Parts: sequence; C-alpha cells; structure tokens
Amino acid sequence: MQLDHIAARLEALGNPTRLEVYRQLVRAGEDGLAVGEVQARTGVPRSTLSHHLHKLIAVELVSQERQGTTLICRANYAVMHATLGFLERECCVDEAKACDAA
Amino acid sequence: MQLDHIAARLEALGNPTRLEVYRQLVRAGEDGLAVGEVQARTGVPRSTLSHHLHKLIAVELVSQERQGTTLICRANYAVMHATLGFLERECCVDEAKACDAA
DNA sequence: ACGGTATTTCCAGAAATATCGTTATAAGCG
DNA sequence: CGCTTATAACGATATTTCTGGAAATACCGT
Repeated sequence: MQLDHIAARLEALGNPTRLEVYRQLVRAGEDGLAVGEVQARTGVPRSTLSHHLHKLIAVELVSQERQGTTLICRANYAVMHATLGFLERECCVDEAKACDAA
Repeated sequence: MQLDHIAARLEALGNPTRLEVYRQLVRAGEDGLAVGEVQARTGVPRSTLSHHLHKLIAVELVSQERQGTTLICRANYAVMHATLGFLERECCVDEAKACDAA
C-alpha cells in the first residue's frame, strides 16, 4: 500500500459526516444498508449523502450492490483493516524504539 | 473520544504530506526531530511545513519542545493508539457480526 | 547590542471541498 | 407504456485547504 492511498482513505474518513456514515455501515454488518436507510439514520440530505458515499466508494472503503430499485451499501472491512494495519506498522516502528529506549 | 475528534485526527493524517511528516516523526522515535530536520528529509518548503505541523499539533498527534533555537517535534503515540483503538472497536462490531454470520 | 540560525506569521491566489436544490436515470409494477 | 420509488448526476455557491514567498520573531553566541 502506498502512502497516497492510505492518505486518501484517511481523508475520506476524516469528515464527521462520512465517519458517521461509515460507522453506520459497519454497525449494519454484512447485510449492509440501503442508501435511503443511511439517509434516514443520519439525516443528511440525499444529494449530500450521495456525494459523501461516492467519496467512500472511490477509496474502496464502501461498496454498493443493486437490489431492485434500492442500492445496498456495505463497509469494506478488508480495506479498513489493511489501512489500520499500515498505520499500526508505522506505529510499531516507534513501539520498538520506545522499548529499546525503555 | 468523540466522533468529531477522531474525524479531525484522520483528516490531519489524510494528507500525503502530513502523513509523510508524521511517519518521519514516528520513525525518529523518542528523540523526535527538529523542524529543520523534517524539512530536510521531506523537502517541503519551510512555511508550508510549518502549517502542516501546526495541523498535526492542533489535533495532538504531534508535540513540540523547544531546545535553544530549534524546535523538536515528536509523534504522540498515545493519541495515535487511542485513535486506532476507536476505529478497531468500530470494526470489531462488524467482526462479531461477521463471525455470527460465518 | 549585533549577527546568524531556526522557525513562524502574514498574505494571497489557486484549487479542492461541502452543501443541497433541481433534474435525470434506473428499476419495478399495473 | 406510464406511474412510482430509489438514487445518482448536474450545477451553483460558500467555505476551506494547500501552497510558498516575504517579512517578522525567537533564541543563542560573542
């Protein structure tokens, strides 16, 4: 994973509205949530929400699947874990040094 | 930790330049790095770097300590871990559900 | 106090982002 | 086919961010 990709994902999550949306999707689990359901839970206006969802989709943190007229959104756990893993590895560098120092 | 704080931290890290700066600080470990040293390693112009550092400091991911004419910057690991911990907890909600489903 | 080094603050323009009303598109149903 | 629902794309505006040069400030040795 490249630094730019990680940064893009963090930026996507670095907005209260999007973080809240993402959290709702995580909580929804495997079943995911229809866009309209996310809208109902967050109260974000439709067009704004669509915009934010696209940002999350663009960095692959969220995926969409059509079911009839509704679009189901799901959190992409693998990408999230990869991102967190990268950050932890960065932190572990320091952890090791901290341990050396201690 | 509130959602807004987390988002602010993610946003701070969600910029390639700042993520790189932060990574350099993490790698430097406990000793930290002088601003000038960060500048030398990243090649970011001084004023631009100063701005980015302030953003990282504002969300407490980085701290500064003066040593004579130079300012030493250090990564604040505790804050980083708290942030990652929050995200992991969010993810664990899903993990549990994923396990139920599996 | 003077000179030098390290760093920030000031400023301003370009670019990106957030927001949301309106309009368009896709899918199902009778 | 026309109606309804669900959602995305368009478009416009206000705000924020990013960037970096120039000037100001902080600290130190002499």
